Amino acid sequence: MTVLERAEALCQTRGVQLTPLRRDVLRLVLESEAPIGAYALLDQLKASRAKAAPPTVYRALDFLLEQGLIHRLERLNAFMGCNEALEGHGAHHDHAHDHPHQFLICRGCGMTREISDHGVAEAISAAAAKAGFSAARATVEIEGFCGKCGDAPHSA
Amino acid sequence: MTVLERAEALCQTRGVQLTPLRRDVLRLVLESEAPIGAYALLDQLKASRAKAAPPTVYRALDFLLEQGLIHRLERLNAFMGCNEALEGHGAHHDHAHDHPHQFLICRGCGMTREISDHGVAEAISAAAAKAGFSAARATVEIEGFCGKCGDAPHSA
DNA sequence: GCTGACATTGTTACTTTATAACATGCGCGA
DNA sequence: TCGCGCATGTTATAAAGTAACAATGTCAGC
Repeated sequence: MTVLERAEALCQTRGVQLTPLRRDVLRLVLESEAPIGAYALLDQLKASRAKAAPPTVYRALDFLLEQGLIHRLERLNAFMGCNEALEGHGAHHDHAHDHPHQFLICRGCGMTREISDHGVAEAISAAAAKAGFSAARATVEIEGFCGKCGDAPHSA
Repeated sequence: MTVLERAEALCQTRGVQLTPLRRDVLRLVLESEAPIGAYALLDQLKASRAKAAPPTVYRALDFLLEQGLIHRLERLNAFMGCNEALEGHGAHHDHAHDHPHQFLICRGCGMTREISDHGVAEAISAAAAKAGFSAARATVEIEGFCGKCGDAPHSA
């Protein structure tokens, strides 16, 4: 079962439509190595759909975000696929909406990885509670160096 | 000692200039209840400096960010003062640059608060390390409801 | 005093990111 | 077949941020 098939199945379950346009946008996001910006997507989309305009891609992205199929990286103004929803680990397909997650963004190579760390989620809830605040969701974007780039940031 | 005086002192220590322009921008950021956007600042700045243009305010903001006097909220494209640097708690003035911090953003009233929770910082480092990643800094923006808005999000 | 280096601000124009508002097309049930 | 809801097309514009160069100011060293 491919990633796109999984997305298709998920949408059917939920009674929403993964239309060809949305599917194309999702595919382009997934094909990109690093997180990709809306206008870069738009450029690629124009290859197959000359009529594409900013709202075309933004509406598709909004849909995919709502369905939890992609995430937005706030620091980068860019998008990437959601592991949780698409890589199919475990049975928990259905709360792919809005699961706690964090991003690791490499300063060296730009590689960005989603993790889903329980400890971080707990620490955040606890810290919020301590401040009399009830946490609903959190944006966590961690910058640093990945294994490849980490030990020798500039070839040293 | 007022907050602005503290900022002044900090800049002198570091051998950088808190010019009138930068001081004005800092004051406006601090006066704002909620985080404030660059163009809202620009509008206010124009009251006293008719010549102000986007670069005017962005350059001042860049300076204040570098000095750790303000923070940027990625989700909001907005800025707010840095507690750690400006509220003068404890002797640790000098690493006001780049201290680990998190934001609590209220969905009800927009109030945003900075905290500096050790547990969160640790959990983040640990989670990154577990993924073979070395964390340098992290953007943590927690959405939810503050004490006032929390128990009764819409007056219920 | 002059001069050259550097930091700051002014000025114009532009890029990138995102949304508003209204029109069009399409499928499906009453 | 009418109308309704949803998706997309289309045009225009808003919001956020930056590039590039000019002008001004300050101050050290001659």
